[in-house]
Formats: sequence, structure tokens, C-alpha cells
Amino acid sequence: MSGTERVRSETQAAKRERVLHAAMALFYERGYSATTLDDVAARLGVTKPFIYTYFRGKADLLAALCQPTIALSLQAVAQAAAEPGPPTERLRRAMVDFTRVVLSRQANIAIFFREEKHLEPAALDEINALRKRFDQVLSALLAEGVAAGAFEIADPSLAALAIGGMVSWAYTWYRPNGRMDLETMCGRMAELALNLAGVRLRAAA
Amino acid sequence: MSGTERVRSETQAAKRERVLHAAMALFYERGYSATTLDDVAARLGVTKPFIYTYFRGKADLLAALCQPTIALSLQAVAQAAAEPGPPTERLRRAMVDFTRVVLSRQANIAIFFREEKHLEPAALDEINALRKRFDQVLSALLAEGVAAGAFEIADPSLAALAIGGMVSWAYTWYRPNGRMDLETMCGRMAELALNLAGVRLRAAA
DNA sequence: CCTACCGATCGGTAGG
DNA sequence: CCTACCGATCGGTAGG
Repeated sequence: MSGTERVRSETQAAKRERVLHAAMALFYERGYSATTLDDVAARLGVTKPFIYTYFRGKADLLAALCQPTIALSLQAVAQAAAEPGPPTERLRRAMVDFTRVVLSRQANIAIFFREEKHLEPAALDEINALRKRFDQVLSALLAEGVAAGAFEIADPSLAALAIGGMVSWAYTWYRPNGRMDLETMCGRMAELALNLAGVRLRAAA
Repeated sequence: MSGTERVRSETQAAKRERVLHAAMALFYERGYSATTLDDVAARLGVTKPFIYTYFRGKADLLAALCQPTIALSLQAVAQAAAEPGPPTERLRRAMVDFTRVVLSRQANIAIFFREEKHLEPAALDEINALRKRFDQVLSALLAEGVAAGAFEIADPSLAALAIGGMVSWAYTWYRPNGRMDLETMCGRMAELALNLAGVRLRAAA
């Protein structure tokens, strides 16, 4: 309708974003396999070949939905880890920011973990390299905190996987408009991550 | 060959299990959509109609792979929660047993979370009821521990989701024949869960 | 006569 | 950017 008419006047980048948004919604609701490119086109009021102007194919759309979100997850943790300040506050900040990425991009996170097998090998390799760095950065921050006496962790690598999983998993249960707003949830998940890291004292920053 | 010949002499239940095992391996490696029933049959040295003797169709196979594993997860936590003894030891036991289900049935867990969208609505409803009970049982155990002064948890429902996620997530990274054997890993994950629950003292049982 | 299968094929739909 | 269409494939089922 009005959305359809506006598509023509938008910039190339905005049109591309429109396609991505429609694909995100459909892949999230119905799954990748059950969504046809005709479905995506129909939601935009265009036909299938329109999509091929911006993407090489269905799997390219999938990669464009997944890769930037995983990159943002890494960025959130890497930036917080590189800040000055005590390990406890850097970990808290890292977890608040990481949780915000997961919850604000819930559909993208869900799509990645569900549809990983449908990514082209090159795209999956690129994403897995980001995930590996995520675990390394988080693990290094935890080890630093142990060395500083701030955390009690027997195995920082394992704890990094545990913390990453605890937060990532929120894509399966978080409901926007639920009983807790997004920022409150970010703070709560960060607190739980600090517990997991064995932070004994909850001193304010 | 020898496998093929043996299929004839096996009992119905054993044949059904053979089909499930082949489907599990292929769904796990290639994904549900990329696996054809011909692929499953080929791995068993039979043809596709053989599968229809034991299952109503492809989605029925999927449900048979997922449902029992989720049921075992619930059972592990429910049994440990119902035992006598202090909350801390019941939680530890619940987490050791739950982690063992996740790691020993890693493929099934992965398949469920990836392919949820391909389950028939009735099968998904049944599984989601089990998952809901899982969260309720774990949440109740955490609340009991808080009441007994054993745990420090601001929000038992949220902590249950966090703990469940931390352990479930292990399906994404655990490698059998890795640096830690399965039982050691179960103990480690249980320790991390106790940390998450804010257990302050690590008194022996 | 049945159980347990196979060879062949159909309707329907996907990506491109 | 659409209409029209293909090459290929798949789940499910009939007859024997």
C-alpha cells in the first residue's frame, strides 16, 4: 500500500534495508525453509526479481541478517573489555551491552542459531571467526579479573562459554513488552554474569 | 551390507531405533531441510517406504527425536528437586543430571532448537509444555533455596532461565573427546550453576 | 493371506 | 522491475 509506493522513491540503501527487514520478520516467524522469496517480495509489494537487485540469493539474505549482529556482539564485549577501570565494572558493562545486542536484535540472533546450516560455508566461516574472538575476549577479561583477585573462576574459558550461553539463550524466552523492560533486563543479566564469575562483593563503581 | 542384512532380523523396536539414529545423525550434520528421507533410508540400506512403516512422515521422525530428550531433561531436574536433602545439594544433583542429558544427547538437543519450526503444532505444544514445567520446577527449587537461606537470588524465575540457558547452550560448543570428559564437565557446569544461584559457601555434602 | 518391503511415479513447489 | 517460465528436487503413496 503506502509502503509499496514509497519503495520506489527510497535510496538504494533504504530499499536494501526494507528487503532485509521483511526477510528478518518472515525467517523469524516461519523459519528460513518455509519462507519463499515470493513471500518476502509480496510483503514488500514487489516481485521476486526485485530481491535479486540487492542480494545474490536466499542464502545471501540470510548472511546479511546474521553477520552484522554477531559482529555487534563481539564489538560490545571487546569495547567494554578495553576500557579503563576494574575488571568487575568492565565485565558488568560488557554484559549490559552484549545483552542489549541480543535482546534488541532477538530475531537476528534466533535466525542465526536456527539457520546456521543454511549459510554458505564462506559466510559461516566469517561468522565463526567472530564468535571465536568473542569467546577469547571474554575469557581474557575473566582471567584478568581472576589475576586481580576480583573473580573466583576455576576455568575462565569454560566460564566464558557459560556466560555467553546464559545471555545468548535469552533470545529463546525474552518477550518485549514483558514484565521487565529491556534496560532493566540488561542490568539483571549483568548481575547474574557477575555471580557466575564469582564476584564476592557488590561494591558500587 | 552386514548392517543391511541385519535389519531384517531385528525387532520392530530395534528397527525403529535404527531409523531414528540415522535421522539423528543426518539432521544433526546437514540440517532437517537438507536431509531427504531417501538419504535416511540410504544410510540404512533400505528404501524410503521402509521409514513409513514406523513413522507417519518426516515431521514425525523429528518429533520422535526431540520429545524424549526434552522429557529426560525435565525428569532429571524434577527427580533431583524432589529428593530429600538441602537445596544446594538438590540443585547440584539437578544440574549434574541435566547437563548429562544435554551432553549425552547433544545432537537431539541441537536438532530441537534448530528445527523447532518444522515440528507439527501438536508435537511442539507437547514439548513446550514440558519446557514450561522444567522452568517451573527449577524456579521452585531456587525459590526454596532462597527461603532456606542457601541461595542469594533476586528473581528465581529469571535465574532459572539463566541457568537453563547456560547448560542448554553447551550443545553449541561441547565436543566429546575434548579436553574434559563428560562427567567432569557435568560437575563443572553444576558448580557454575551454584555460583549463579549465589551459593556463598561450598560446604561438602 | 499377511508383513515387510521395492521400483516407479505423481502432485506440488522451490530457487532462480 | 514484472511476467513468464525452467530445471531440479522432494515428501508421500500407489501397485505389485
